[in-house]
Amino acid sequence: MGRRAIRVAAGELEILGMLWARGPLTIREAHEAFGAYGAPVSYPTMQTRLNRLAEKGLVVRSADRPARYGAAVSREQVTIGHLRELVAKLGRGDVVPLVARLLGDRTLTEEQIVRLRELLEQAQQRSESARISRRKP
Amino acid sequence: MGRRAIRVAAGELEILGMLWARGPLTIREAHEAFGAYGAPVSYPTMQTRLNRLAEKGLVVRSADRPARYGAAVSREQVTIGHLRELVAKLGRGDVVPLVARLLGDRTLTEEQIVRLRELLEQAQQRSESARISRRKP
DNA sequence: CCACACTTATGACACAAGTCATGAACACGA
DNA sequence: TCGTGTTCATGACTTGTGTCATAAGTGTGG
Repeated sequence: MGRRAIRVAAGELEILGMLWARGPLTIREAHEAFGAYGAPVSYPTMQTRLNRLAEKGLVVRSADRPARYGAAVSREQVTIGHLRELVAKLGRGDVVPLVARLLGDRTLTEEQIVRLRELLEQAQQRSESARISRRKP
Repeated sequence: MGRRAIRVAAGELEILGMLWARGPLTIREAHEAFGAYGAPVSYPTMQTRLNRLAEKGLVVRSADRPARYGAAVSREQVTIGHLRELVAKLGRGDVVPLVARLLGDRTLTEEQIVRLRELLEQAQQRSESARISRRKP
């Protein structure tokens, strides 16, 4: 998997968020739909923002006319990129402080608790396998 | 607790990270210590970066000479500020996807697993209290 | 075929953040 | 007091991102 971690500016993230949610859009469609993802901007501004993202390879622009712009990076890549930065700079390399703030800053539903328990279970599995295989390499 | 959520640029976070770790520093001390927190910069650059942060109120500058610059916001405030943005823009409002990437991107130690289990336990407590008090208000 | 509406390109400005050279201000020992 | 080393201020330039007006291109219905 050639998924490198990626970081983008806050405004760029708004655009990507829209493209992940709605799939490839023309400039016009993006311009009209953007209200749900960030502060509305003029049509040429949306054009520029999409084109700048395309220059960087973060979105792809189709050849047909009107061109459609679609996300070229996955939500996962970008999520990992940002989280690594936060773990390093705000958690001093440790995930625990981050998870503490993540859980402590809001009230969770039962559903979320169940999911989180599963995630922790899986992480423990992997952690144990890693320790075993390290013991007898 | 008047702790508002705060977001800062990546480079500003490097400075704050140093000040959180070492406490208030003079420009010279900051300049010399910075190698451990970001790419080394010239003395005047460090001066400008600290002063810009001070203008924004993110660090405080002492009156004595040589002046000491100390963080004026807590690591927690900034952590929460950044995490809220990620939850909204990358987790679609849900913490679970973020925690999934956080745990899935690395191998955890036993110690970390224990801590995380405690955090989840606490979160569950709060979640249950919230539901009970909502049932009979 | 051509005018109009839609699409795309160009170019310009703004602002935040980073970078640093250089000169002014200061403070202390000789 | 004076000079020298430290500290601080000033001002200039760069880059990335955001913002948009307006010009150029394109395709279609009349």
